[in-house]
Amino acid sequence: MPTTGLVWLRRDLRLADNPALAHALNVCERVVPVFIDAPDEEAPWSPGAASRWWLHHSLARLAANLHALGSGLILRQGPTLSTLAELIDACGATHLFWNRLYEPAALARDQNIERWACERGLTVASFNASLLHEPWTLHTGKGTPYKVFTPYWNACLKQPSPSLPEPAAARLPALPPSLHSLPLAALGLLPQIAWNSGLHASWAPGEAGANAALHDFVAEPMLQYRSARDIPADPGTSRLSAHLHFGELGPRQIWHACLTSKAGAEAYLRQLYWREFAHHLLYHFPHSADSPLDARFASFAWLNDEPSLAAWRGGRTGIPIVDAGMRQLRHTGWMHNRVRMVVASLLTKNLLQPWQAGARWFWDTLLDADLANNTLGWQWVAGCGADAAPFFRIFNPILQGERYDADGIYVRRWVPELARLPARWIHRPFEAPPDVLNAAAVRLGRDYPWPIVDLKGSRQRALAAWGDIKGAAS
DNA sequence: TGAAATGTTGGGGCG
DNA sequence: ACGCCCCAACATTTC
Repeated sequence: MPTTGLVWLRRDLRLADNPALAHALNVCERVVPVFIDAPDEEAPWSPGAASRWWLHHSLARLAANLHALGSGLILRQGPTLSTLAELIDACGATHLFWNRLYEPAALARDQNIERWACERGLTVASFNASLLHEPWTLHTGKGTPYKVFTPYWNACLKQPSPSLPEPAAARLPALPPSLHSLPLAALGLLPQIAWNSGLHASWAPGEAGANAALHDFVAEPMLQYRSARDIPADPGTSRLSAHLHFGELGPRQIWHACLTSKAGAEAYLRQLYWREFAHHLLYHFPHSADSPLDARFASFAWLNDEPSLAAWRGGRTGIPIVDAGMRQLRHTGWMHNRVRMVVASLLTKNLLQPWQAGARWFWDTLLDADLANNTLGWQWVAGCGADAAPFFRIFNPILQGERYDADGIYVRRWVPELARLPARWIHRPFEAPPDVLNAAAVRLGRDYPWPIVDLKGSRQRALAAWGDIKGAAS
């Protein structure tokens, strides 16, 4: 019987720079790549519909790539532990390898599986495929986790440089004939309703698509990243987030690709380190996905107003840059980061809705939904997280629109009923003269809503509420 | 990885 | 010609 190892794939859906796979190929004669769909095991943060759409296509690409190298991908549905046990029995595996995850539910599940596998006498090892620095390797001088980005970043830069990513193997051993895979369709990852028609036009899930996106970004947009990244109508960002979430690409590969091509790399890599910081925080503060890191916000009087939430989700707030962002999210499963901050600020500060409600909607609709990043982003905007925005920093969505979408290109693209308004009024149709509205065929309250909130008054309300918290005892 | 309120300055219209 | 006022434009402070 040849030495057989399972490589339990999760969110490391690539062949290059995959240390669990590489290690298995080193120590085993037969290597069995396995993916087990078990969304319940990630509850209460089971992947949403958009994320599962991406996963379907990423798995399809991965299976094809494995097949082309002489192997294949064994697909199963959970529960994970009994499924692994069955696979191990079926092929006589003695080794089990995986690349680590860092979310609280996955950590607990994986520890349980590691204990079980050790008790069974299997050789078990896990590896780092998705972070530049393991969360437990960095701490402040006092031995505590970092809670401020800049010192965290400085500490990262003092660490040894990320190792060079290993290329994919040229050839893989064949799968044992005793194993069969479920057909991909049996996992039921694709949505029942056909809202996903727009996704194919925008995205190419899979390792090849990820590397093409990285290559394209580094060749051109990265050179102007510092300024272009804030313009939502421009292709100035990397758009690698979903590829990164599913591990079609790892941060080591990005790090090396950026540094070998110099210009613009620093500003972009800083963003990559925000992702690292988010994982550091979620690892050390596992409750923060659901509860504010700043305990003073535990009793904050959020409004929980369903009509406000519905208008925000649906892109019907009457504030063009916000509605454009929310509709881009619905149609493409993605939103530009500048606009994510603006829509989150409106929801939490102006509408006083709980950041958790916004985080949940992003979780369900983003292709790149990632618990660490989502948690950091929402707590940052709401002012209750680590290194959060000062409470008095409240975005004015009109000014943000006029500053970063001066010509209204982004609004016109996603809010077509406003497309005929001149740039002067595109971000404030509610202040436009009647003849301007008539000429643009915009009837407020019919073709496009009046604003659901008074920005000036709600800003004052938020300042007062956050000011109270600031004075409260922690 | 703000915005608004408040303060200051300097050019130009105008009595 | 001179001083007064207005108000951009910019800087500083405050939330």
